[in-house]
Amino acid sequence: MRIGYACLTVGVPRTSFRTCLLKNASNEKLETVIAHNLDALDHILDYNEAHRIRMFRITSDLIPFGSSPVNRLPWPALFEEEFNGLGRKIKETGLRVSMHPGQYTVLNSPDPRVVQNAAADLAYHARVLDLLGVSPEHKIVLHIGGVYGDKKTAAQRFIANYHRLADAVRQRLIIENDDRSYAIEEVLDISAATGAPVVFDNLHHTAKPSNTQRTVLDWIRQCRSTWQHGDGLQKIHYSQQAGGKRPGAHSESIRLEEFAAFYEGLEGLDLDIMLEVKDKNQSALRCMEWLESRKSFKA
DNA sequence: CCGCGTCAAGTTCAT
DNA sequence: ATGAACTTGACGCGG
Repeated sequence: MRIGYACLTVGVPRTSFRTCLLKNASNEKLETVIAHNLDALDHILDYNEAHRIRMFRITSDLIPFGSSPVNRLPWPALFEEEFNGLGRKIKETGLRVSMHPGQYTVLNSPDPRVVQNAAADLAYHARVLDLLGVSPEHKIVLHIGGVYGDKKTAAQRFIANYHRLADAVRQRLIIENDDRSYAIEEVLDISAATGAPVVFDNLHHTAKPSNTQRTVLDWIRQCRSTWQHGDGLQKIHYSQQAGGKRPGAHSESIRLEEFAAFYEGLEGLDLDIMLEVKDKNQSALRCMEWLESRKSFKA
C-alpha cells in the first residue's frame, strides 16, 4: 500500500510551480517557467524520497498551456535531459506518479472542437509521462464529462471517443466517479465498454452515490476487477468533507480517526491511496505514520 | 510590497 | 440568451 498526495507541497522549499497568463506566453517566458517547474518537481522528488513517500500526482500545470497551440516552444526536445533525469529519479526511488486533467478536459462533449481539445490535452499528459520514461502503471485519471440532458448518449460518446484516442493515452487512462454526474456504477459500465480501469473516489461517492444497498468495500472490490496486470496495483482517491463548506469540498487536513475507520473497513485489501487534501504532503506523512504505528501495534 | 481581482478551461444553472 | 458559478493557486496590477 502506498499513500500519495496531489500536485503541490506545503512547507517544502523550492517546490512551488510557476505559470503565466495566456497573453504573456512568449517562448522566452515559457522556457523560463518550464525550467523552473522541472526544477521544482526535482525538489519534490527529493522530498518524497527523503520521507519515503512512494506515490505522487504531477500537476497538469507542469508545462503551461502544454496542450495549447499558444505554446509553440519545442519543450519536449529542449528539456529532454531534465525529463530523463526526473524519470531516472522516479524509477530509482520506486515512486508511482500520475496526472489528472481537471474538469475542463471533456472527452464526451457534443462539440467536436471540445473533444479535439480534450484529446490534445490527454496526449500532452501522456507525453509528459512518456518523456519521464515511466511504465503504463503511471496513470492519467479522467472524469467522464458532461450529461447534456441525455446521459446514455453522453456515455456512448465517451466510449466512442475513448476508442479513437492514441495508444499512448489509452494505456494510461483510468476513469473516476464524480460528485455530480457519473456515479461509480455508471463509471463501471463505461469501464466494461472501454477496458479503462476505474478509480473509486470516496467523497464523490458520498455526494453522488450509486445503489446504497452496497457498501463502499463492495464497490472498491468491483473496481479492482477492472485493473489488469500491466496497470499496477488498484488506486483509489480518498478525501474527507471540509466542515462548513459545500458538499464535496476537501478538508484542510486528514482526520486520522476517520481515516483509520476507512482503512479498517478495507479488511486488509491492498490499495494505493491518493489523498486529496489541502495540506498535501503533511497529511500524507501523518497517514503513513499512523499505518506504521498500527502495524507495529498489531505485530 | 501587499492585497485582491483576474485568469484558463467547459458545463450547468440561474437570471 | 447571456452570464455567473464551479475550482485553484499563482499572476500581476493598483495603491
